Amino acid sequence: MPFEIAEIKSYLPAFGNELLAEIAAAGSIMEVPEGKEILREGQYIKTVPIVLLGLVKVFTRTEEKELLLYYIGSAQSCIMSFSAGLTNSPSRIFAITEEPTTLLLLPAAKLNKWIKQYPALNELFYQQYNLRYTEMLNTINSLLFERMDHRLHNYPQEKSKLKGEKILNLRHKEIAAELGTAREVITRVLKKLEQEGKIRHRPGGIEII
Amino acid sequence: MPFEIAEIKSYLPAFGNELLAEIAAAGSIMEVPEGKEILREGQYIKTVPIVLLGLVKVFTRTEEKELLLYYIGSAQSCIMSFSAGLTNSPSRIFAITEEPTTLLLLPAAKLNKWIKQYPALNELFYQQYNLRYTEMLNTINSLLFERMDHRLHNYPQEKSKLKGEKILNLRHKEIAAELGTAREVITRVLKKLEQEGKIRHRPGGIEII
DNA sequence: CTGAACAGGTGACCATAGTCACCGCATTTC
DNA sequence: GAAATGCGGTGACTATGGTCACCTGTTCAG
Repeated sequence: MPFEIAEIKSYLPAFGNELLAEIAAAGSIMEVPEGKEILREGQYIKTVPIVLLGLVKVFTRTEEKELLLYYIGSAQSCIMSFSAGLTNSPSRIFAITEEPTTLLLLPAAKLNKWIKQYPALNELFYQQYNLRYTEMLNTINSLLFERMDHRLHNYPQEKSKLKGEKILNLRHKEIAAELGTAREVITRVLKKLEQEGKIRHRPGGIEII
Repeated sequence: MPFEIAEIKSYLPAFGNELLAEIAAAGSIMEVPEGKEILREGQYIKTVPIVLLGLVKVFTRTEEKELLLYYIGSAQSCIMSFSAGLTNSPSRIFAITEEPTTLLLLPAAKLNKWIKQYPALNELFYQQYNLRYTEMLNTINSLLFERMDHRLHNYPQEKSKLKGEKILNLRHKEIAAELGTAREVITRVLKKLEQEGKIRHRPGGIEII
């Protein structure tokens, strides 16, 4: 898909003109609808995506269970693709769009050269590694130190911030997947949280108090 | 502590002479005995360590519980210090030497300049981020998908590889801390594993079968 | 209009692992 | 030699959350 350099620059203002010209020549833009899997386990990476607009969620999973690792928002990138692309190894996670998303795709083959040449790009990936490292640490801590009710109480607050909505319309099944547990557990704990007055059921979803 | 450029080069052969000269001028070497805490939560970082020789383990913890995240071995670095040093934010983890360890300390203030200037250093940190990302993902997966007996069976195998010893002499309490559980649980599960013939008690420690 | 599919609610049960309260044994310290 | 300390072992109990079976209500396609 052809695109304007100016458009990319509006999302990634730190990128210099020379880098943008290279990206325009070798990269591409992809529009992805909501709920589409854009990366799966075992997949080898040819292009590394940067999210320009939208929201992508990143999961780890086995046959029976899955767990949300983090969200990739606007002007953020996918470290797993980057790392898998550079080292030519398969992905260990899967990623799915949570909103309609516009991706900027960078060819993995050029990245090694680009990150050496353009500090702005280098910095972006360092920032992303930092961010994901922190988020994974948070995930580990919450898995290890917190009980379900606590995790379930924090979860919609995070999500609410991320999506800018006060009332969240979520399937119990989806929450269960993101927290790595079962649907019945969510129903049960949600009821308990409502009794404790921490959450309220509303037409259209759940409100956090 | 003064030191020889040649000595550092023997541990980090990818580093060029110019970088080594800068490190010799601004960095320092520190010898740390076994069992010493070298980084704690909340601490701000002035120097980023690279392990030349020895073994450092990195933990997350609360008052009641802790969990091993990963080991930092020879020619590896501590991403948490690096990230905390660059962004001037406090450490979220703590690190302790498991063996007598020689550290090369790089001043955080110079790092930002150095990583732009010396691709070898830049590459080292990318590699480390990749490595830790993978290890944290493994940790998450094992916390989420595996039961204690499985985790406790894998654990000494990893450790055995890392330390090059076939028979491991470990306190149950130490194993418990690394796996984020209680001492009694380790005793119990270890007994079960021995009954299943997966492990054997030996004078001097535990042998994995 | 009807039936399938899906969301969610619920009770009963169970397995895992965390907790508590002890013991015995060996080693170190005074 | 006595006391203190640390390690490991153990039985009993409990809490958390995962599983199963089943039910109700809603929506939507045919």
